[in-house]
Amino acid sequence: MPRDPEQNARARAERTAGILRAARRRFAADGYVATRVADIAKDVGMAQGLLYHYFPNKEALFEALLADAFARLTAAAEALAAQPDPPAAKIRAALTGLVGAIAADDTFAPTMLLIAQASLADTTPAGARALIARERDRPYAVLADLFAAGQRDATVLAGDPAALATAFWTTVKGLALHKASWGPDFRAPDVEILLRAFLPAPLPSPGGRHDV
Amino acid sequence: MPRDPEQNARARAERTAGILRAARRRFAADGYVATRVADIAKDVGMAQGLLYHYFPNKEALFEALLADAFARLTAAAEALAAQPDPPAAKIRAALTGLVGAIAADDTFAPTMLLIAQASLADTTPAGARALIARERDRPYAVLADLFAAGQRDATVLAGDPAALATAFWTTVKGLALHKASWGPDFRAPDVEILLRAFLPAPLPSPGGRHDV
DNA sequence: GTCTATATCCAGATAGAC
DNA sequence: GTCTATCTGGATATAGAC
Repeated sequence: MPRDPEQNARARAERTAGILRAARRRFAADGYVATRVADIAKDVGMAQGLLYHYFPNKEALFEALLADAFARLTAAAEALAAQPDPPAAKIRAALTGLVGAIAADDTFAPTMLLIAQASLADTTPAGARALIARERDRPYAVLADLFAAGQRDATVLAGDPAALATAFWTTVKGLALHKASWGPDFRAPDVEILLRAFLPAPLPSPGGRHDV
Repeated sequence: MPRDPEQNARARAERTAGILRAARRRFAADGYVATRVADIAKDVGMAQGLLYHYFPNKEALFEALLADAFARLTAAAEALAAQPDPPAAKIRAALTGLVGAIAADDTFAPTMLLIAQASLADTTPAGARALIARERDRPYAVLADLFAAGQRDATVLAGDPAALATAFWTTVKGLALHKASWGPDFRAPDVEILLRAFLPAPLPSPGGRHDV
């Protein structure tokens, strides 16, 4: 008989996290409507009805998931911005990290797709739409600032910073989509190729490094 | 009383095309499962039941749509390959054209998304999956050939042609996704920025051109 | 907290009049 | 060919036993 309230709270939090994890995969793969609550429950290993003891309904579950995804994304973006490295290094690190995360299927690609698909679909519930509208440009702003800073010391190529930020995230989203479509056949392109749109060519040092 | 068989055939073809057009928008926006046959029928302006006189079921309608989308995409890719221009010019023209098509909402972005979403979702019907598996690398192959040819005469930057092709289509898909997400707020990045990943910088002529 | 029913609703597909 | 009305199945959400 678990009467310890702390233990109860922890068990509940773990259960909730498990539901969110399963839901993230399902929603990302199938979209909101196509995902059945019963599937999520099955993935977690619980009865369908029990899931309603943790979330009031499917919509609330979806919104909790989106909020979590955005929180992680903006946290990562802002952590990057706060680092002391020069802008060009941050941009290279960011793209390398993102491509790596996508390739490793770190729940990262599904998360990107989840957001993309949610902002796309007209059927996305209103609360989720509002959340997206409120959060979506933060990562763009972070990157645009980074590009502008890099242009001031000429370590980043010319071009409207907002356009560069769009190109950056467009590349990332496209890769996530590509990975999702091709699955095991996915092979990430060399990050240095992608970076050519943003940074000057690195000096061809004798032992030139190549990612991937 | 329309007894003329030719007239009948034409009327039917037009009706079918109208259904496909409406279905393309709906499926692209909402995904397969979320799209209701009733919505498509409503968009076309016909009763729900009547749609079943043109397509046996929702799945067949979806597959017809995918087949049409791929046919158009590969036709465009192969027409491009057949042109006499040098490879670098073709690549520039292709990306410019694709970005333009996405920006103009030429049913192009929805079509890209339709394919992407269909290859993504586990719930996509088997016939559609097979179609996608059969067709999906054609556009990649066309671009990879183009990059390889351009590298032979040194008008295209170095890098594995397959990786370059992936980067190219990734960019296009990402832009389509971006457009879909941001709708009216979408502003396409300068094509020249995107091209920097693939082509050497154009000579900074006095009256340098800028797309978009 | 967890399960097994089950009520309710809604979308795909069909029937049949006109 | 076109419509309205309806059957049927499946998914969300609830009820209630344990």
